[in-house]
Amino acid sequence: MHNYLDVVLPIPLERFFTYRLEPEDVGRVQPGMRVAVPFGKSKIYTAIAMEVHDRAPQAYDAKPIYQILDDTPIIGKIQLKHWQWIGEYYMCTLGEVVRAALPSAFLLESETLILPNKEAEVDELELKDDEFLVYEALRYQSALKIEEISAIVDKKYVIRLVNRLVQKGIVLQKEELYEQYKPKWVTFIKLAADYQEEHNLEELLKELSRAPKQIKVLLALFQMRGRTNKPIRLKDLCNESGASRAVVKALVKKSILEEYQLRIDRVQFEGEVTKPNIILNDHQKQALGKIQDSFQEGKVTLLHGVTSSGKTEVYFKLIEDMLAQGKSTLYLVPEIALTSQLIGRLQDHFGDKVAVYHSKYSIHERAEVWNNVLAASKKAQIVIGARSSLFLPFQKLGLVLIDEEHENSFKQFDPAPRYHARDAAIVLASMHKANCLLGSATPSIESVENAKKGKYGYALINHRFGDVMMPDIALVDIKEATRRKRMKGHFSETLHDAIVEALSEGEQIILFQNRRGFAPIVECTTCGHVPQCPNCDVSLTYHQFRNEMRCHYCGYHMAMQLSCLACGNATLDTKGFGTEQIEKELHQLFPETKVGRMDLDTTRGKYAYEKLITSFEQQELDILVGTQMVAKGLDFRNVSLVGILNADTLLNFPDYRAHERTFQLLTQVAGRAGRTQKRGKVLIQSYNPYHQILQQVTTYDFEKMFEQQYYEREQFKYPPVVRIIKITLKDKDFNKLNEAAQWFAQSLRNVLGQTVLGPEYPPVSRIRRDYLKNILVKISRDQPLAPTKNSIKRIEKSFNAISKYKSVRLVYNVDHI
DNA sequence: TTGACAGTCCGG
DNA sequence: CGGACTGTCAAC
Repeated sequence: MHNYLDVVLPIPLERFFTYRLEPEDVGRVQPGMRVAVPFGKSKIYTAIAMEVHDRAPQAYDAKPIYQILDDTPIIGKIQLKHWQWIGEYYMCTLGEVVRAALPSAFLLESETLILPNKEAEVDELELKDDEFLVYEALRYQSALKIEEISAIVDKKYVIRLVNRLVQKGIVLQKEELYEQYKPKWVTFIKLAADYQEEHNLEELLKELSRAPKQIKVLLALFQMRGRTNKPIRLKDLCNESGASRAVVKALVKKSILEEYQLRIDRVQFEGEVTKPNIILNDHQKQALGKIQDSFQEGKVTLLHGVTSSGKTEVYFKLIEDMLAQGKSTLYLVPEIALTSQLIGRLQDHFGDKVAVYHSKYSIHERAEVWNNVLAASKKAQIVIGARSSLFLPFQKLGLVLIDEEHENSFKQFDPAPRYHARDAAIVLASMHKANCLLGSATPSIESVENAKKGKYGYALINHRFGDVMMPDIALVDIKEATRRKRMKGHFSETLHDAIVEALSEGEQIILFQNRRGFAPIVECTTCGHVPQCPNCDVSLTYHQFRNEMRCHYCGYHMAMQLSCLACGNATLDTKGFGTEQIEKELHQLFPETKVGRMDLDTTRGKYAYEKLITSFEQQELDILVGTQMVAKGLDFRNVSLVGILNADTLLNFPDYRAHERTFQLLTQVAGRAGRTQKRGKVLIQSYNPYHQILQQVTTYDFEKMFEQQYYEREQFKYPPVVRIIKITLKDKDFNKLNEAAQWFAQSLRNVLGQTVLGPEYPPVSRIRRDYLKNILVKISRDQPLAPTKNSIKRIEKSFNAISKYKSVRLVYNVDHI
């Protein structure tokens, strides 16, 4: 009898856990279904069933499962295989992948509730102060959560207190399992069957002559029925008639109207297909042909199309092909929040076949998309989403599109799984035998290399749509301008004049500064003291808007000081500048002009970003200042000028990818200028205008950039020439960390030799009170990864056996960017 | 990840 | 010595 079940728990533990199936549950569980299981002393977790078998565990008694949560699997076979691949490749547990992959609404967890014991006879005088507080509280509330008790007695650790109360028989403990996802039901209204006929109606209206509000409701209902044959919502009927729910309910009571409930998706597309046809120009057609040919050969294909060359239309054609074959498409974008324009275009063309999946959606909305994809519903034939959408339960996946393929936000940093969505999506496509297209105006070095070696197919679109000219990019030497005192704040005369000109023509401007806040450093000019974050090794950034200093790593903040905290002199000055300061300077330089700012601080709400975009689109704003958000995929017709205030902050980033990234970012921002017939203008301010990367940006010389960067990667052994596994060690104790990192690196070197670098401090060597040290392991491309990973895992085991290093935490980052 | 238990630190 | 808190280990 197959009465044992191996499950994966959504926690960072490598092993499967074996549970017993009760006789009535045998045969009801399949791999990919969720089961609720008791784990540890009291908790109940959601686990994923992996295998049903009859091998009774030898060393322990298996506990029975608590509940089967699904009737059919919610995770497919290919999907599970893919998740296992992610766990192995990125060196994390399957449980961690599960936690990242499933919408949290599917991961029920139990919560301990404390209830009063009604039968207990309590001698209040016997109770200690904190015990009495809990006892008192339970006389007014039927149940308390652990955190609530924590708050009541104002203590962090209350488990012992609770145990004492349980032992005395004053309270009871209960584990409550919450189903977090509830389908949404909406009330609809229709006319009762008796009144469907005309003559009954006339009588009815007469009868109701003394209830004018009820008549109003009925008339509204008729009007609505005349407009549409869709079901009529109670809420809409109330709005339309101006009557309250009570009036409608009264009609229901008289059996004139009937109420009924329907299950409704929380996310619904209610617009219409407004752009059914796509017409490609010759360049696009050629690229499409090449892509299709290379798909025939079963190759991943790179579409390299300059900014506004119309890559999206090519994608749309490919999606249409898939729809015709009855297959679905996954459309991955780097940050979905930044793609409202794209989603709009998809819906204009494909209507309600488009499903959107990202982290700003509520857990319910995400659960619904999951169910629609699982059911291969028409509503989810095209899924557009950020990296987590590659975990969805695709049924007949035919095409994976990865737009802005070069973006490094595809790589997840924290927490595990630290996966690269582009690479994981390529693997996903191959497991599904689906086509895979990477698209970018500035492809990554590694993808271009793959194309050059013939591993990937390649298609190029070198012309902008409608043969609009590429913008004219010019460099401005601010070192020279500063020396000659030709600067107005952070604006060179050249940039200033260009802004004046664009404004006078009624055109819009985008300004780019890759740093938020007002100034990254506040310094006392008397003693040189710079306020630092107490938890991290960084100086605090001044945010003028909230008049405070903030740490961008841990969120620590304090009110802005009037005088220096070290010497007391009121001689504080700021160094460097961020978007906030540019915004302020613009107000001073151009008081009449309306300026908008787009950065992490102004786009926090669910629709804040959309609002900013819309008001810029409708030309309510003249100038948009922003961080790299303004570089991504925005499409504004009236922008003629793009200004980059300081390109050096990008170039000087301490990272082997800094140059590649600068080229990509600047080219992308530049592409925002001049999307219509008039040639756009781009001004890049820099202290170092002769830097080769800046020269390559101005001449659109992608080839040269690639060659030079590739040469450097070969020289210094960086990806894509080698693979990198970054191992980060963290500890609150500085000396212990150093010792442990030294030990770990030495052990690695003993096994792997000179391909081990470090340990070294990262640029920010302390974050949230933890000291950090990195070790890099470089693995040449022709060498398999598995043995190296196994060596690392073995060393980790011996490391964990050393008791003094127990508190040191290890983080693996495979293919670290 | 959670919870229990042992060990440590601190004030009285 | 008790309470608060940290370190360590096992979980099926």
